[in-house]
Amino acid sequence: MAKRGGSGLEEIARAAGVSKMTVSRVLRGGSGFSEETRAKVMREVDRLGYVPNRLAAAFGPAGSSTLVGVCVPRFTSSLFGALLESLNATLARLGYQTMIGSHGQIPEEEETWLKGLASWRPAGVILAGRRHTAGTLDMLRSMGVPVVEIWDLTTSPLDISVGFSHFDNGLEMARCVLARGHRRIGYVGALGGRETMGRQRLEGFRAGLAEAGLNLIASEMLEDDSGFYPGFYGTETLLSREGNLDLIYYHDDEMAIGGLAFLRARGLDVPGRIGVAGWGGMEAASVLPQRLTTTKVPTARLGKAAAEALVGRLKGSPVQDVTVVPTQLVPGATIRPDA
Amino acid sequence: MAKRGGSGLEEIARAAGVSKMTVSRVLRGGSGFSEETRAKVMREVDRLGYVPNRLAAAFGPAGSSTLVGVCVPRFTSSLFGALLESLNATLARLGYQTMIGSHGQIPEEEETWLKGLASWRPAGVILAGRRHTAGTLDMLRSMGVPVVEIWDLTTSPLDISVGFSHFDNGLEMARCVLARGHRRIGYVGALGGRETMGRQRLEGFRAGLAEAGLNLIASEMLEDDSGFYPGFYGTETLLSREGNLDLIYYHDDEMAIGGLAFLRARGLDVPGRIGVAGWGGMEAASVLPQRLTTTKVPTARLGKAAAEALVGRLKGSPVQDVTVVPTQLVPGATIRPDA
DNA sequence: GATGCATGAGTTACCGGTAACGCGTGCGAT
DNA sequence: ATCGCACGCGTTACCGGTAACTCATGCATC
Repeated sequence: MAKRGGSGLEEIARAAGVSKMTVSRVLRGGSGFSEETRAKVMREVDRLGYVPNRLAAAFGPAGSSTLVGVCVPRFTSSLFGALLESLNATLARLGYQTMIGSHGQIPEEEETWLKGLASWRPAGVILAGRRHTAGTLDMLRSMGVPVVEIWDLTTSPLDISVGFSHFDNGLEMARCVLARGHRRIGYVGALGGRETMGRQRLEGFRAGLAEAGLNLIASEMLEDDSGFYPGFYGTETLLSREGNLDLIYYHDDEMAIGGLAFLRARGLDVPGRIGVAGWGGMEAASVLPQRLTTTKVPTARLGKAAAEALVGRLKGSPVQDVTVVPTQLVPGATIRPDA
Repeated sequence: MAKRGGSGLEEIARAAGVSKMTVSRVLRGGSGFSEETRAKVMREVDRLGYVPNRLAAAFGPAGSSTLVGVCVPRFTSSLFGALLESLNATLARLGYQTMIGSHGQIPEEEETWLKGLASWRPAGVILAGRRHTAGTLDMLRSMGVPVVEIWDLTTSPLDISVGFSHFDNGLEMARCVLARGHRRIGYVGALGGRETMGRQRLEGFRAGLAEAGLNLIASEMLEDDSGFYPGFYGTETLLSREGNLDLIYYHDDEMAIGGLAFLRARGLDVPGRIGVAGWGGMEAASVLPQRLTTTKVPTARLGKAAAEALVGRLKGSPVQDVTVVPTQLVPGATIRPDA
C-alpha cells in the first residue's frame, strides 16, 4: 500500500485514544505514563505495524541521531571486511546504524565522503587512518560530533583513538628476524608513495634494522593495491634488482603469500635460502605448507572496542582517549628457526 | 563552532536577501530564478559554508530520499567486497548514499536489518540473495520502494533482478569437467544445509552430471563459512571417506585453493590424479602454480548494473526487470587437458 | 482546610527543506 | 487596448518526532 506516511505516532495515538506525545514517551521507554496506558499503546503499535521514523527523530533536536559514519580504505581486504563486520554488528546491537564509505587511501576522497556524510547529521564518525586533509579536519570540527580514529594509533588523536602502532609492528618484526640471523633484507610494498599504514610499518621496520646498524638492501614499492599477484611480481622485480637477499618483509600477508609462490616457483628454499615475513594474520595463510611469519591483528576486537568507545562517548560515559588493541607477532616457519 | 543548526537555507536566504524557497530552488538546480539571483545565492552559500541537510529533505515529501539500503551475506569475501566497492561508487556518483548491512546467509537477519533500514525511509533497497522471510516480503511491499535483487537471478524477481544463474554456472562446469574425461566426482561446500547460492551451483552441477548419467560420488558440506582452511580440511574429510575421486568441485575459489594445498601436501598430482574446480575468479588464485579452473564473476559490472537499474527506476526511466551479467568459465590447468 | 508536590497526561513550537500555491510584473498575441 | 501567460519570487503548510511547557488530579503534609 505504502499509503502516505505508513502510520505514524498520530495514527497510533488516535487508535489508543491518547496523544502523540504519550505514544512517543511509551515507545522511547521513558516515564510519565501508567501501565494501563503503556499496554494500550503497545497493543496498537503491534496491531498497526508501526515503523519508527528515524529521519524525523534525528532531524529534530540536535544529538538525537543514531547514525554513525564509517570510512575505511577499501572493502576488498579481508581485514577491513572483518573490521566492518564487527563494527556493524556492535553498533547495531547498541542501537546505531552505519553509513559506510571507502577512500582508497586518498585523503581527498575521505573529505568528499565526509561532506556527503555531514549532510545526514550523524551522531559520530569512525575513520580508519590518520591522514586527513585540512578540509576534513575543518568539517569534523564544525560537525561537533565524536570522532574515533581506528586502525593506527595516533599520538595526538583528534578525539578518540583505538588501535595499535604500525610503527611498533614493523619494529618488532625487524627485531624478530634479526634475532633469527637474517641480515640482507628487502621489502615489497604497495600503494606507491602514499602515506598508508603500511608505510608506518616500514618505518618501524627500518628503525629496527637501524638498531643493529643495518639498512634495507632493496625495496620495491608497487603502485597497486595490495594483493596476491602484486606480491608475486613485486618479488620478481625486487629479486631481479638484488638477488642476494635473505629475507623479504611484505606490506601484508596476501603479498607475502604471493611472494612465497614466486620463491617456490623459482625453487628457492624458504627459509633456508630466503625468509618471508608478512603482516595481518590473514586467513589465506592457513593453508600454506609452512606457517607464515606475521603479525596477527585482532580485527573483531578492534571493531568492537571502537564502536563501544564511540557509543560510550555519545552516552556521556567516561571514555579513554587512546585504547590500545594488542597485536601478536607469530614467528612462524618462514624465517630461520630460533637459534 | 557547531552552533545550533550550523547554517540552513534560512540563513543563506537572509544573507542573500531572498526567500528560503528561492535558495532551495537555486541549490536544487531547478528553474524559477534569474541568473543574478543565482549568483548572489551561490556566493552566500560558499561564503557561509552551507552544508545541506538531507535528513530534512528526505523527511519531507515522500520519495525524495537519496538513501539506498544494501544487504550482502558478509563483508569478509573478496567478491562481496568488490561488489560493495562498485555499488557504493556508482551510487555515490549518481547522488545516492548507501546504508550497508550483512545477513550471514540467515534470512531472519536480513529481516532484522530491513526493519532497521525501513526506519530511515530509503529510496530503494538492494538485496544479495533470493531467500527472504515472509516478514521481509511484507516489509518490502509496505515500504513501496524499488527492490533490486542481485547476485543470483530469480525467475520471478520481486521487482528488479540483476545477476546470473548460479545453477547454470554449476551446470556449465559439470559439462566442462565431463568433457575433459573426469568421472568420479566429489564436492566440498560450505554453510551446511542453508539455502546459499553455492547450493544453486551444486544443483546445477548435479544436473550436469545427470545428463551423463552420473552422480556425485561423495560430498562434504561444512558448517563453516567459506575460506581457505575449510577447503583444506573439507578435502581431507572428503578423501578420507572416498579416496577414489578424480575431481572435486568446490563452493568457491578460496576453498578450492585450500583443497589444492591439501592435495599437494598429500603428494597427489593435479590434474593427473585428481582435478580441482572452483568458482568466483578470486584474486588469490592468481599466484597458484597452475591456473585454477573456475567461473569468473564480474563483480564490478554487476554492482554498476544494479546501481544503475535502481537509479533508473527511481528516476522513472524504463528499466528491464531482469538483467543478465554474464560470467565466464575459465578451464584452467587444474582439470585434465582438452582431449 | 490550605498548601505542596508527584503523577499522568495534553499542547505548543520547532527542526530544515520542499510542494503547492499566490501574486505582481512585463511581454507578445489578438 | 486588453487579455493571457510565462517568469521570478514570496508565503504557507506540512513531513514525524521530541523538548519544554502547561494543566488537572490525587494524595500527603502542616
